[in-house]
Amino acid sequence: MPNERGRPRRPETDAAILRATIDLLRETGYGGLSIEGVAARARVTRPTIYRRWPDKVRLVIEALAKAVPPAPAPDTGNTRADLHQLARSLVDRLVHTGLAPVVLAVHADSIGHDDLAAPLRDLYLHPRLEAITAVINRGIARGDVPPDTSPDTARDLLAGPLVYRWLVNSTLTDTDIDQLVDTSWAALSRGAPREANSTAQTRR
Amino acid sequence: MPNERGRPRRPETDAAILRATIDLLRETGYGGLSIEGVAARARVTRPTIYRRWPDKVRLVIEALAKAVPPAPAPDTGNTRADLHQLARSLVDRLVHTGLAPVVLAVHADSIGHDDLAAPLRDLYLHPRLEAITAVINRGIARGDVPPDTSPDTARDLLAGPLVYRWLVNSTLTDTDIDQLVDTSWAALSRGAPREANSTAQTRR
Amino acid sequence: MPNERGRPRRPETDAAILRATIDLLRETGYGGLSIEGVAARARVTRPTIYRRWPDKVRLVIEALAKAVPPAPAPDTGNTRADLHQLARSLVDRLVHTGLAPVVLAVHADSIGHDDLAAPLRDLYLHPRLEAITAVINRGIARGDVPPDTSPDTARDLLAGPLVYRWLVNSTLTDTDIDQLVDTSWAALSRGAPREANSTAQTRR
Amino acid sequence: MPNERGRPRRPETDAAILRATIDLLRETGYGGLSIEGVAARARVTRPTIYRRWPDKVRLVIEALAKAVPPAPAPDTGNTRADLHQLARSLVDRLVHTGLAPVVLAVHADSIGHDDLAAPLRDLYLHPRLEAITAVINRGIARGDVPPDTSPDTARDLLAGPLVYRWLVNSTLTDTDIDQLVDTSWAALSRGAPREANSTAQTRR
DNA sequence: ATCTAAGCGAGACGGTACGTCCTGTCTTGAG
DNA sequence: CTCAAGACAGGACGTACCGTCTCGCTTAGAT
Repeated sequence: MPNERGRPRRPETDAAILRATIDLLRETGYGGLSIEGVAARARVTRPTIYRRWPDKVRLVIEALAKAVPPAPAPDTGNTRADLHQLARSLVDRLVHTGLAPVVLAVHADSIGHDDLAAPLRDLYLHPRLEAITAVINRGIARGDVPPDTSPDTARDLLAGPLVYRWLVNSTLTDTDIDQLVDTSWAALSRGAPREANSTAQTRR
Repeated sequence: MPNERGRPRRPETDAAILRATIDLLRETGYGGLSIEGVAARARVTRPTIYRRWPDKVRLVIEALAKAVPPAPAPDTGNTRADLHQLARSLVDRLVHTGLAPVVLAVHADSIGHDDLAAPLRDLYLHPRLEAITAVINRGIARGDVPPDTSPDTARDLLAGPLVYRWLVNSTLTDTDIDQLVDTSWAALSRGAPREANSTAQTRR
Repeated sequence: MPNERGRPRRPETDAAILRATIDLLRETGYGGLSIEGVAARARVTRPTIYRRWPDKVRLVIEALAKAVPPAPAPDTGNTRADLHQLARSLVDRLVHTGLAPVVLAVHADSIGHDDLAAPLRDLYLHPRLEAITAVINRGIARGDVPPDTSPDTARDLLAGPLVYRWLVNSTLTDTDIDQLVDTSWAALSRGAPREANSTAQTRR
Repeated sequence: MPNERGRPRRPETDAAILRATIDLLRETGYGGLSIEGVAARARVTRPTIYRRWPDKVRLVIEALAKAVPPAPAPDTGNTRADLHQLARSLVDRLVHTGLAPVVLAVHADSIGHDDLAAPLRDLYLHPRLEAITAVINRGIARGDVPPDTSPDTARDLLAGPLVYRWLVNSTLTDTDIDQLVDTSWAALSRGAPREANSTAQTRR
């Protein structure tokens, strides 16, 4: 297709805009971010941004996707150790870079708006959750994790407490991480009650 | 008391503003909320709002605190059943009222700003977490939960997965709730590995 | 009349308000003056001011009337010398105190509003113009000024050029004053053409 | 010239704003003028006005400059008649259009603020005083006015009394104008005392 | 000695306007 | 077609004053 008509876009422009976006997100947060500010920081005019992204959320989603590299799935041979390492790695990428509040705010903004939630999941969330699934699956293969474990449940059981602790405490120390992962691992490794429902006996 | 000086504030005004705030939060979300809009909806002028709350976050915190009543701590005699009931009750108050995204966005906004995080915790979060602690403590007294269980960990283990599932899926069915609570309960009731630590001592 | 009911007004309060008004007029000009500011400066609340003066203009008129003392009519025996002295004295009281622009602005504000123009004339203007009339009348009595001279015309002929020069130049030096008064005196002393009217004799 | 960058301003917008400004000045006076009101009347938003003029005074100066056309210098061959005609023409343009108080208020506001006084003089005042100078100069050429007459003094002698009479009386009838111009003319035509200074003898 | 009216500080309140910032769109000229 | 530049309608921001009001308290003459 000859969409080569007219003057081609400068690729440096895209990069500059995304870089400016991330920088400003870190400085002012998601709520404080303005397209105007991004344009100024990227030495670009506003229409140039609007030509590429329809609105703030989409720009931020793409910027985050580029700025937060998916954590690699560790493979030490020990599932529990893999999870510890993965957890620290995730926290590194989010909390220590100051992008965690932004990610949260974008999620909050996109809830109930499927046009935003979809790209957020596809571009950002899913690629980053694959590492957890991979570690769990290796654990199942290895026999460390009961084979009937739902990957979604495992994911929520591991990530959820970490996120929640950070939400409530505003910080997440290495000790926190280790302790929470250990707790989740306790449930995970021994097998969550598969038959579970509200009235069922948990056990024994 | 000499703080009775000056014309007293009309209490209806406070109520009208908070009501308008909640209504608009539900309709437009936290990001879409404007003081201007609240003023118009409450049939009040902007200065009247600024006289009471210094900014959007503080107004929203107080509105949420008033609009989301703390869930009562159930006491059925069965700790696991109490937790199921409490979880459903919490989800009711947040997800089904459409206020969950707002609560999340306010948290995202307040992270890193201690002047916002403090009132958020004191006015909103802590009173609402007491029910969890109460149930856990009753469970410990009853012998359903190991006595060395940290209440914070228990809280994160229970609430975290629920929040995370909702965050990723945008919804939270009763089946989700029951299943996640059961999973958390598995870890909780058997006791988190107290001796556990990743590579080093969790605690001396 | 028993309007002595109730707690009497503190006379210091009146004085403090008027003093604050004049100070602020000098600092911020008439347009920049706010009742709020006057209240703060006078360590008084706004209602206390409104209890005494209905609005800004009336307050300012009274403040000016108190702050700009009417120039005394000099009586040296020489009409021309009297006028020179009077002109300098007037300029002193207005230009050199920084109140001239205020007086002008108040006049501008009151034009077309008879409720304002009346007190302005009665309280401020007329008492201050009496000196000119007195000097002119003494001049007529003395034979220095033609007896058919209209006092209004004389007043405008003397004061007008001074005001206008100040308006155009923003300043008024002693040389300016002397020169303009001499010029006006030339017309005044020889007699303005009494027979003059719109279509009548151009001259001779 | 590369100052043709960007979307050009709509000239109708400038015109609409200036027209609205003049209309409102006439209705509410200078003190009552609000940018908000001008914007509404011109069917324009406030930022559009602020893009063009930095503040109220500058907007009004430009509006006045456009709304009060400089009076042409009459040339009947008779200097005194020229002055009569010019005076009436000036009064027409200011008093009868209701703009005189505005002009006065702007002057009052600009005194002591050179950044305002400068454009006021350059855009408004000077172009409008040229007619007087022209008539005086023709009078000098013709021999009706002594050749050593200072144009500034002549200007103040003519315009000053008119302004002052209007200031004191709030009105200016044709009779007033004629009488005051005749009086000023008396001084002007016979020659103001050129040697004048505070001690010099005016006469005899 | 009490009553009652006014003064006064304090501050709420509905308003209006301020001057600024940002949004998303549009218009122009140049590449 | 891109892009810089910048105009534009629109909307919100947080602040400053306006003039009025409602309080509690004080002050002092009238009863």
